[in-house]
Amino acid sequence: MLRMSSLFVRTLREDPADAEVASHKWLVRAGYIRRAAPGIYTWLPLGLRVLAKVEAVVREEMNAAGAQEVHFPALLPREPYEATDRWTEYGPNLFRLQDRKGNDMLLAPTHEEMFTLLVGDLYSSYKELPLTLYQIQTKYRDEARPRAGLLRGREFIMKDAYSFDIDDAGLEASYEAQREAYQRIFTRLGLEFVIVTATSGAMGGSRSEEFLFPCDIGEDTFVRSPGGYAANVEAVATLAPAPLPASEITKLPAAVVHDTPDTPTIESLVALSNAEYPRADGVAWTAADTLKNVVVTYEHPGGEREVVVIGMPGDRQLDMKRLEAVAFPAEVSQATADDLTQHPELVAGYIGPAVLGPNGAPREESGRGAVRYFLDPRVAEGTSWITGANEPGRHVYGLVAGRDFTADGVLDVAEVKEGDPAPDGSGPLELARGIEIGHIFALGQKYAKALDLKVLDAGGKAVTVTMGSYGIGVTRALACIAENTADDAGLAWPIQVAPAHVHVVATGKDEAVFAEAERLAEALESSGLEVLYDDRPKTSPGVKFADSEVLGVPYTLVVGRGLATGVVEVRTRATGERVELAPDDAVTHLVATVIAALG
RNA sequence: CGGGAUGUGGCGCAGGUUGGUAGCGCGUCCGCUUUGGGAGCGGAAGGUCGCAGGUUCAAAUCCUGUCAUCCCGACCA
Repeated sequence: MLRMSSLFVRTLREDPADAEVASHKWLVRAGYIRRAAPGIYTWLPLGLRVLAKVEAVVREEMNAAGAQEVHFPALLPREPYEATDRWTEYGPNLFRLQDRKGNDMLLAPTHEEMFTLLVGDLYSSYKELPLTLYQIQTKYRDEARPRAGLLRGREFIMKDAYSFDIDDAGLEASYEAQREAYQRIFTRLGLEFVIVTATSGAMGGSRSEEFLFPCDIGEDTFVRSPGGYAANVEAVATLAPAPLPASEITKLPAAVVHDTPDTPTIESLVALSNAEYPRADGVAWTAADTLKNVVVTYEHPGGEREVVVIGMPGDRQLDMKRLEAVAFPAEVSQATADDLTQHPELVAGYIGPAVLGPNGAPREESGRGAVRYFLDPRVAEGTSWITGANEPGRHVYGLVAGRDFTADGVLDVAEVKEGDPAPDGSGPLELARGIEIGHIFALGQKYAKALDLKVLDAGGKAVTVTMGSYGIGVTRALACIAENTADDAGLAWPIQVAPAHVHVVATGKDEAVFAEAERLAEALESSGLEVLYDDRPKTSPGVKFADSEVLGVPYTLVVGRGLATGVVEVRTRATGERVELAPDDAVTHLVATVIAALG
């Protein structure tokens, strides 16, 4: 039994100055965690109890899904990460250090390499597969800006699992098993979730899905349609119009260049076009009729800087996050004035396809080709555009994609807007925000190849293993639960993860009250419930009630003045509901309620 | 890395422009009273005012530098 008189906890009466979001604020105020350094937290007894319960749910479902638990060091040598290039690809987010001999080491941000090497060490036959291993481990990422308490820390606890299969069908089955386990885990934790298709980013691989907890303070934007399509906004595929047949394209009017003075922006161009060069059919030009060419730079891992132009309809903004997702491992940024100076053919405000990509002339001095040019999928073959003519104050009208210009490829990186059609035809997209609590990847052979993980198949031939990787942010999920359930008075844990099931509060100074509270607390405990007993002798009722609300134990049993008339009070934290019962009935009621709620 | 803000007992803050022996609330400790919604009275402990230089008879306060933290953005399996 936890006794408030000796429990190592201090509730705070005021909000900590550095806490913005509810989970951060209340976890600190309730004495569950303390900040040790930016993005790094100490776990106090009550917090640890909740953490252990969240971990237990994860562990049970992993074991049930056939995964076996192991535990790697958090402190690792550089070499394996060198082999997969992540020593450099991970960039400044990797916590690096050296041992006394000067050897490079790191605090692991994730453990693909180590799992791959371990399996390679011990296994060598297809007969030993499939295999799924997992661990619940502290991870380290030197985030540029940790924030929101546990939601984005530099040290956090993650469950990471890795599957090893001989072929794609096996990987598919392993992936599916983890996917189902994730749904059970988040359901048991009482966390609403949305499964969205995602990009695989630094992890590599093919298929990837995120589990998002929908939440206004979430840092991830995702879309969903009434028909069930859901994707991270970075992974939304744009529905491209069907290309026009060549026979139709030739019938389109020829492009013509017009003077368009002082039209460096899309708005000014549309206004001038409607005034000076109205459409033949009388319909007004809109920004969607213009093709704007956005200049960005790629910083390649080797340090090489490249200017790239992306063409998209003028009513769209470039979404940097979407671009980053596809540009990886190159880092992207907006082009500077200096970048433009390096490319005199790029006339700010009047850039057109004629000087870009396959349409542009090779640049003699450098020997390289023209600036690479990519197009939004909406700029399909046969679509006609108003776009820059590559000299100040001039635009070209009726320039047809596929006839008058081509590009180096398609880049689907324009912003996704509310109401855009879902790519699978399942209706208009709705935008929402969420917190990533899980992410599953069908990695394929990226790590197995880099680290030479092979087994012998039935024919005695060495084949590369195919892998999946599956993460859950355990501490982040805990914070999401707090975020989801906290109210104006404090935390309000679901019974599955609460630090105790019942908070027994003895009020007053009457020794009979304390004796009865003690008896009831013991009765609850002997029935298998976890009890937090507020036995502090000289603490006023107001303090005890406020503390019980801040701490957020699901049920409170108040033993106090009602005892004189033979009743105690049972309160439900989440709903505020209160009922008065005879003491022994209260115990019976609580035991039944808690056991039922725990399933 | 850009923009903004802040560093003063355990926590939350005032003081700073006008330099003159560091203050309030909460918390903690002792005593008495109180006990169903963060009690009252009395007493006490606890801070070299982020750090380093400088100006001055004198610096929390003015000057220079530096470090750190938080928020927005950039970044972010």
